[in-house]
Order: sequence, then structure tokens, then C-alpha cells
Amino acid sequence: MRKHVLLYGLLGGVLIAGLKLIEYRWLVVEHSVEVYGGLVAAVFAGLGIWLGLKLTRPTERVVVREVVVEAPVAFVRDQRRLESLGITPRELEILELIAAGLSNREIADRAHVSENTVKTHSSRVFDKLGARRRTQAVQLGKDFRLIP
Amino acid sequence: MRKHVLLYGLLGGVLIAGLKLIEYRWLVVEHSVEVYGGLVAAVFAGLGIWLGLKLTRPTERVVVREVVVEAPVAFVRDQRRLESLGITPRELEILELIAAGLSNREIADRAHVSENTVKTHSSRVFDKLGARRRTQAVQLGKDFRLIP
DNA sequence: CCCAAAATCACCCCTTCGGGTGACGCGCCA
DNA sequence: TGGCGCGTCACCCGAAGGGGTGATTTTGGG
Repeated sequence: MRKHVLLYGLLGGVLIAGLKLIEYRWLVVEHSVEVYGGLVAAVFAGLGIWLGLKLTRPTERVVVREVVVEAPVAFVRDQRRLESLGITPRELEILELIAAGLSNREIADRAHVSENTVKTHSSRVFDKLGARRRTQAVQLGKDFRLIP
Repeated sequence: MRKHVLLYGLLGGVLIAGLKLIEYRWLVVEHSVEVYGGLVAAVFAGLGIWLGLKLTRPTERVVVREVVVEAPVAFVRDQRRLESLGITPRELEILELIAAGLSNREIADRAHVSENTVKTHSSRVFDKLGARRRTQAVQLGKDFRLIP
């Protein structure tokens, strides 16, 4: 910054010297003092702006703060796949209970239906998923993003 | 910014008018043109610096960028729990294959052991996990962070 | 109002699973 | 060197799971 101040003074001196060399007094005599004043004002205003920019440039700092956002990877059900497989809401419900580790008997109790009904639903959902065992159905259900 | 330019011009006009009012010509006559020029130069230089600061102030900004880092939550096996439950490596291996949806027969083939051996391992791991069914064992294994 | 999809339930048959028990070999270590 | 943990295997039996078929009721939309 100090360098800029020195440069500013130097330019001012050069300007004065330049005006002397081109006989600014002739200009003054010929075009009055206002022209001389305006010229000086314009030049120094420009220099001032330039200096101001130079002085404020260093304060123009961009602070980049990286905030790490935890992504719990929230579960979103793949509705599209659900429809493409033709799995009904009830079947999906049974699948979730199977994934929870419940037996058909327990699922029947919880869903207030008979065990045979649970077996029917599970058989259908196994068929739609292409699973032969409930553990495989659970695995496929997770892969297909049908259950968490 | 345009407002600043207008203000700048207005101030220049006011300055000129002010100089007129205090009969600047007297100053010129009495102290030569250099004094007048220096005065104008100083004033406009100051204005220029001020304008420069005003213009550059808005560019003085702090950018806060939030970088969302995908957290796949890499799986880390809970070795402590594994030991506290007394689950052996072979049993854990069987548990993983069960979680993959394989039958005892398939597990036996993949692990190059008899189906009876697989049943023994699975029975042991079920007992250690407190599971009654393989789906429940899988669920508990995931809860205990023993399998992904 | 009727049809189709969904949900419900039942029965049969076979496979798989899970519990229980017993046994054998291997490596480690006190 | 004897015990212990681990891995291996076998057999039995009851429970649970899964496939197939058929049937009834409920429900939502044309």
C-alpha cells in the first residue's frame, strides 16, 4: 500500500512536470483557469479512484467455509418399481413384517388376519420379487428400495 | 453506483460554485495558479478515493459455501459386540450368507461344508443372537452392526 | 350396477428350518 | 498332556415355510 502512495505522488509530480513542459501557462492564458482546474480535477479524480480501488482491493477477500452436512441417506421408497412389480400395499406391509423378523403366525396376529392369509400374501410377493425364501425376499426388497 | 456518479458530479458543481462565491480569483491572483490547481487536485483526489471506496465496498463479500458431503455411512463391524456375544468368524460368515438370502443347502455348497454343518453354525449363531428365525437373526445382526 | 383388483381364508403336500443330541479332529495353552 | 474352543458332520423330529389350487368378500372405478 505504501508503494501505491509513493506511486501516486510520483505520478502527480510527473503530471506537474508534463504540464510545465507543454507550457500549461499558455493553456491557462488562452482558455482561462477553469480549463486548467478541470483538467487537474479530472486527472486527480481518476487517480483517486484508481488509488481507492488499489487500497480496497486487498480487503476484497472471499471466505469459503465448507460446511460438512451429514447425509443420513433418508429412505425413499421406489414407487416406480413397486408399481412395475405390481406389489400391493398389503403385500408390501407383509414384506416389511417379514423383514422385521416376524413369523407368519406373529404377522397374522399383528395384521389381524389369519395365518393362511399371510401365507397367501407372502407367496404372492415372493413370486413378484422372484424370491424363493423370505430372507431372499427381504434382501431383494432392500435392493429394490421397497423397504428400509 | 449510478447514484454515486451523480453525487460526485453534484459535489463537483457545488465545489465550483463555492470557489466562485469566495472569489477564488483573488486566491489565484494572490497565490498563483499552482495553489488553485493543488487545491482542486487535493479535493478531487479525496473525492476520487472516497468514490473508489464506495464503489468497491459492495464487492467486499464473504462467500459461505455449504458443501454437502455424501455420507454413505461406511459399514464398520462392531468387533466389541461380536466378542461379547462370542460369535466365531465361521458363524459370522454363515450369518452373512443367510442375510444374502441363501438356503442352508446353498450356503453349504458355497462354504464347501455339509448342510448339517451349516445348520449347526446357524443354530449356534441364532442362539447367541437370541433369534428364533433366520430373518430375525438377520435383523438383529444388522442392529448389532455385525453385518452390513 | 357390474367388473376387476385386492384382500381374505382354507386345504393339501412337500421342503426347509430349527432344536436337540452326540460325536470326531485339530490347534492352542496352561 | 489333558482340557478347551472351534469347526466339522450326522440323525431325528416337530415346527415353520412355501407351492398350488380354489373360493369368498370387499372395494374402487367405469
